Amino acid sequence: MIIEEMNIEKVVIEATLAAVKKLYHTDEVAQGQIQVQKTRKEFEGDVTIVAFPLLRWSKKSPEATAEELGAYLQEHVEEVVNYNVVKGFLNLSIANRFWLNFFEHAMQHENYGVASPSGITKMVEYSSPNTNKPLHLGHLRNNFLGYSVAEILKANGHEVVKVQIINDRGIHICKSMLAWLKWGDGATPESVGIKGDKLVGDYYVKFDQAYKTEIQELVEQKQQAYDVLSNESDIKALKATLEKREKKAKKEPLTVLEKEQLIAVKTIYEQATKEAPIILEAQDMLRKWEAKDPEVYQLWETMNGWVYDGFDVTYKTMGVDFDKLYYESETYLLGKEQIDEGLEKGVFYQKDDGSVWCDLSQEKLDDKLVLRSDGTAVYMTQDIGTAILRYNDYPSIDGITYTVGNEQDHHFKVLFIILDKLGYSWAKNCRHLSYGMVELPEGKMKSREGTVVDADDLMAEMVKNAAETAEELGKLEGLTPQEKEHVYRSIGIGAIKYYILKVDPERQMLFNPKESIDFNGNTSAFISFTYVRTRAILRKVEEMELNYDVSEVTLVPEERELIKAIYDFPVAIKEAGEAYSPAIIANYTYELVRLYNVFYQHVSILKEENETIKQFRIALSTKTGTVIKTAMKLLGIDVPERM
RNA sequence: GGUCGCGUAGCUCAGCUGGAUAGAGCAUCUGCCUUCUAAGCAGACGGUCCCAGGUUCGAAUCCUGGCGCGAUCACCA
Repeated sequence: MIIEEMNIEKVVIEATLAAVKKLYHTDEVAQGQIQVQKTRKEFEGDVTIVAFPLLRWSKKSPEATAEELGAYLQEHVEEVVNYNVVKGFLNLSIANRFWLNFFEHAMQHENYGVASPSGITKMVEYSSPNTNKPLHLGHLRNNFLGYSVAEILKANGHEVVKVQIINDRGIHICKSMLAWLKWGDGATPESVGIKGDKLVGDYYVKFDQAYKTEIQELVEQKQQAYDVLSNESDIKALKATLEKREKKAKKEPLTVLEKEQLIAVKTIYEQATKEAPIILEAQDMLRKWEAKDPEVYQLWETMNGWVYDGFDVTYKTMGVDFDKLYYESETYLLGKEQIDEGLEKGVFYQKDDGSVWCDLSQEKLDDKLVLRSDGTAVYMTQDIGTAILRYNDYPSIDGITYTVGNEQDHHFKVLFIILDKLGYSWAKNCRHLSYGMVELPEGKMKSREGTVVDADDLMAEMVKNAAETAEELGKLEGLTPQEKEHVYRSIGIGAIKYYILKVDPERQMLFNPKESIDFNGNTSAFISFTYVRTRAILRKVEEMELNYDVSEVTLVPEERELIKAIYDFPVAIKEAGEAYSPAIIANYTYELVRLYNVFYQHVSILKEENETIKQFRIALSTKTGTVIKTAMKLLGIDVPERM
């Protein structure tokens, strides 16, 4: 609300508008044509007006125009106390009185920066894991992003419903189930003492290994049928070689032999992939599941239960939660109904083999499969059902935001088009919050190569690291072990959250373990440390009265800059909300904290002799701390009181 | 091949609704703890903003065309 009450940019724009109209006798000029920006720090002033766009009315040089406007503004606008002109830039100095009044306002609002209620409810989906393996680094980015965006939307005054869709059905979970039946020997998380999600993940890996072996055996049998392959001793190596050659085929065309071999190899691998007994078994299991075969169904419930228990632990460590969970097993049937309706409406068409498709030629996209020929649901089927179910559950929501990696950009583009074709007007309010892949210094994470960074392991590592550093510095003496543990956790988990969230979501990012545990520079620890400083000062002040007369305070540059940074907080919240980008909050917070440290280092607070100024500085320090805490909360990070 | 995204300092990233001399952190080097928490501050070093055109008073930012990297176009999810 302060942003509306005390907006210096708005005051300046309106006054400049009036000035142009009056000085140059025109009514043509519109508000959008007045360009106002923050004055760069190498120049004197707070707010800068760019004169160039106004020259068409002034018909004078940029300098002369700026000069005239400056004189006018100084005379007519109370807040403008001085100005200077550099080239075509008019730099205005805003009165200390304004900044101090603003600060007084901010002090009076506990929730400073948070917008008043908008009456709008938004839904944010994130996490949405498969139930066949544990969460990894990629899920961390997803969860941190989704949770933070939800918090940011709340700070923009919206109600938010946090949801996820749990992909609890499908061939992937059948694979784990089958492997467990074959080789599990009745193992449970309790009996072997590992987290449920990890146990189920292990059997998924076992399935995959067995599957690969079967494929290879089949391929070796099949190769005899092809003359061009029958003499190959290492068909796998040949496949790799040929695929590489294929990529370079533009530069060095394939030989006749290579071409023939390539076709043959592709054919036999494709066949083997489809014919391997174990995958046929898994597919059979999926059909049984859809038919609600009691044995299969019960095993499915048991193993999913293990996974959920494991996920709960991980979510708790991450510090994320959900208002409502959706399960694919409960939504895919609704999706199927929609396919039937869509067929009647002519939105979809059916091929001879029974599969159902959506014609997207108008959108210049390839047609999309929405139901398999055997009648089972695909990803798209259930997503259609889920979206509709959500709108049935929450009719008043204004759009669903899907936090999903950018490898699914196409999927969501198509999903929204299909929902629109089906006649759901809300489809246009849906948004895919797409984010780039997280890479490691050695490249992409590959489960095959064992380079997948497990979410639990990583978070534990970060907490451990925070503990070691804290121990070394020895500033936590006097705290109980529980209190210490709490501090370690908030620093460790905060570090990884901040490291991930400070990067623009759209960008692919590099996760460098060495750098992420660094506690200097643009990191969560640096920010937390600064908050701790503000708290340390407050702790030393017994019964802070904070009665100072604003009119007696004069501002030093460090204080001015700090107040200006606090002034920017609501703007950052607004921008982050519009862009769905926690990175904007992260970078804002870093800047605020940097300025506080400059202030802290150059200005004494508690040792200041003038009581009024001392009180004011304590207040400034406290308010900065509150803003830091609020901002970090928007990133899902809890700052510690001591560290 | 079509579509989408990205390309800024040695490294990781800001800046991108067009504005002044392109900013941080890490790394390297130099100062500052008898003074409110040095997980800090101050400074030095470091740039053809991928390339080429175009629009503009003004382009890292907008447009076109290249180049490079990634993703996607599955009866996988």
